[in-house]
Amino acid sequence: MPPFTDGDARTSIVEAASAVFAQKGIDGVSMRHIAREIGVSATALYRHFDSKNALLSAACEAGFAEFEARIDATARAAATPLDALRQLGGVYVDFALTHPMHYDVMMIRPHQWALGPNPERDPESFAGLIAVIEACQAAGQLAPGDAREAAHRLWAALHGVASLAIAMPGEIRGLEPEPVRARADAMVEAVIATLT
Amino acid sequence: MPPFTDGDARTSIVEAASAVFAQKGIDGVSMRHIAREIGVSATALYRHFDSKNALLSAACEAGFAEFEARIDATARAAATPLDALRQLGGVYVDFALTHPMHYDVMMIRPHQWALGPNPERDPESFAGLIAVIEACQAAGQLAPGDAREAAHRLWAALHGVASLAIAMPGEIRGLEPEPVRARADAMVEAVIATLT
DNA sequence: TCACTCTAGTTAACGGTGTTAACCGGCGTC
DNA sequence: GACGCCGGTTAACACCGTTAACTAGAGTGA
Repeated sequence: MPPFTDGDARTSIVEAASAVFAQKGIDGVSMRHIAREIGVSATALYRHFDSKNALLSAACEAGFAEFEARIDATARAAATPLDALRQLGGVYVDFALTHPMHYDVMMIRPHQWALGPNPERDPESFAGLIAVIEACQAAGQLAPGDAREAAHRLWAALHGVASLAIAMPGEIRGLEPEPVRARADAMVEAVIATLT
Repeated sequence: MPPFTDGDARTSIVEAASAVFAQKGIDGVSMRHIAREIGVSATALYRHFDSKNALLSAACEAGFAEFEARIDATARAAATPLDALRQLGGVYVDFALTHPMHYDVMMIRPHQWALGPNPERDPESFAGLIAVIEACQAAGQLAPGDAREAAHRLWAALHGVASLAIAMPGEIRGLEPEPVRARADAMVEAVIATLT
């Protein structure tokens, strides 16, 4: 009798890993811990995943997909490309603040988990950002120019706002969620102002 | 015969720790490794430091001090407060890019090492940034307003630029040192533009 | 000079980590 | 019925931070 009743083993493991991951944080998750959670020996996990990184990668995949889906949906739903750009800031930091663990793994220290962007091609969300900016330029809502550089600036601004809030939670006055969201909007406006 | 010939034990340990730290990275440094480097048992280190965190903290102190000194010197040397503000961006990312390990420990994941800003008071460099902005306002070079929020925006902008470059070294086109420095200046200008 | 204390090191050990190797029971298939 | 694979098991390795108990040696006061 296998210890996994509902669904196959792989998804059960991923769910257990996600649970521990979300509860104990990225640094507090161990293979033995995950295994204990589902009543199995630690080495059993290696039947389904090559390494801890592979398991964590699978556990984070859903979060990554959700992030890109949100960005994508925002870009599609907006009336104009510039509207999309204005809304992206809020969506970005909102995801970061509500999924700090995922954001940490994705953006703050991707090298530690051998996850993160693929060097070969731009990450989808970044490529999407470039596309939105190019659409703004094509529509005459932004001055023509280096869309990639503009995307870098926007990304850096939002990443700075989000990652400071995550890295130093409550340690510095002004890093609580509300000012953070407003600040993200302000940063987007500031960057847009340099592109018009 | 003690194994430490030049200087006292404590500084020898800190130097060895700094060397391993700079070479192997923050994740690759262990007490046993540091101890082996100076020909001593790992537990000997605990005669001089309460914990690994305490040792790393001491090893990073010089870097932290240098960072604050650079920020301070820049602010003092500038002709006007606004000039200081304009130069701070370059100084900031320059330190981050040339001391990525220190920047990592200081700003990117301070919680992991129980280092980083003291919740009780603003870190000196941040307080200094606020002071510069207030000086700009007093001199009529920036419009009056919330200096703390302005400092947050500037900090976030620079942190975003610097930490992206460190977290994803060379993985995304546009994160090489040169565009990064130029981007930092551009971000400072963008934020300043919202404050005039 | 003897005895004491303090310093700065030692080894052994504990509980934890990721990971590998060897084994083993049950199941499906030729 | 033998074979092999699938999905578990236990034992083990090398490492981690840290603690406890011990010890060689220097310094000091009686």
